[in-house]
Amino acid sequence: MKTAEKANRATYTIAEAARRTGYDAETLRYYEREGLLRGIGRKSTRRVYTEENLMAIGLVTCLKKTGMPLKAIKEYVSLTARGDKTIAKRLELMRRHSKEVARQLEEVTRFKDRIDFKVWYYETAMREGSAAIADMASALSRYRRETGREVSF
Amino acid sequence: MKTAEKANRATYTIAEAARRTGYDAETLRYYEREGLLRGIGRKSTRRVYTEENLMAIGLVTCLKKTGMPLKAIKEYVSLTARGDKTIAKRLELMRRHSKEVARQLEEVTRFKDRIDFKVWYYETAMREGSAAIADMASALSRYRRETGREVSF
DNA sequence: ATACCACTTTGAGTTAGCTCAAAGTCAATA
DNA sequence: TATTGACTTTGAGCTAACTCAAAGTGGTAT
Repeated sequence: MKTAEKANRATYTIAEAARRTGYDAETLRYYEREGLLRGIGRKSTRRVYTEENLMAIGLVTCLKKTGMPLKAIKEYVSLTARGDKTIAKRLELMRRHSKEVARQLEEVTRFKDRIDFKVWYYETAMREGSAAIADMASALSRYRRETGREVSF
Repeated sequence: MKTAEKANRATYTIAEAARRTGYDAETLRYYEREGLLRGIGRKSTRRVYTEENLMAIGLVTCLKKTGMPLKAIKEYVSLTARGDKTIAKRLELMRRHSKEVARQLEEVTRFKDRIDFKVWYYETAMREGSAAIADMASALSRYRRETGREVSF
């Protein structure tokens, strides 16, 4: 498929890649130095980013935003570079990470409940004066009654 | 209520407070120095932690784990110390933070979908060989068909 | 009473993840 | 052809959030 191939041959300077990915150009160079990005081509000395490179950057973003340290991302990337024989390891790694992210989502959800209780608490204090809900235990049970929501401490 | 009061008078050394909160004793001292914790008492020169202090530490944990920088937590804590006249500001702050956490939860959920696609991809590559699903576009539509899940890039 | 060890303070060091500076190179535009 | 300005490299600097070291103090177990 000549056209499909050609359609994918769009390339970008580091400034364009930076704009498209939301990173600073310095950060893209840094990621490459650190081994988080591989196979970035050059035109003379300058970096040339392909669509595939941008996808790879997107995956780095995904892993980073879900809390994976750059060091671990680097290990994953180097597994990828070692080809098909590392697929089992990559599967293992992604499964572990998925579980970790699930754990994290649950935790943050619980913490958000607590923050939303605080919001309710301050709203009520604004309306009724802070003396009216000074007792935490009864504030909590009133919150459950009025909002139907749970909070755990 | 003498009994209830007494039940709440349990106190802890920094080592006990550290164990109970999951922090290092050094970190608790650091948080106090930085203004994230106030009103920690002393017995002679040593820190004495009350149940209320532990609750305050729990709130710090909640804000920190939901991505609030220590600097912002410190501002919140200093609002609290300024009493009832800062309730409107605290409400504002908590509302903003709750929204930010909601945004974050959505984002991480989307990223998790992408990670779970990777898991499926590697599982399939293990079963069928990586050549069988090398084409991303068809891998994606097959994923949707087989799992009923969506992925966005 | 004495030894021990967790505690205190001040101040320096560490790690992750960028971010900037300086000096030089190359491609596009006037 | 000269200028502009985005690019290159190496290497230093920065911020957040701890973490440790050194020297000294005080509460508790033997």
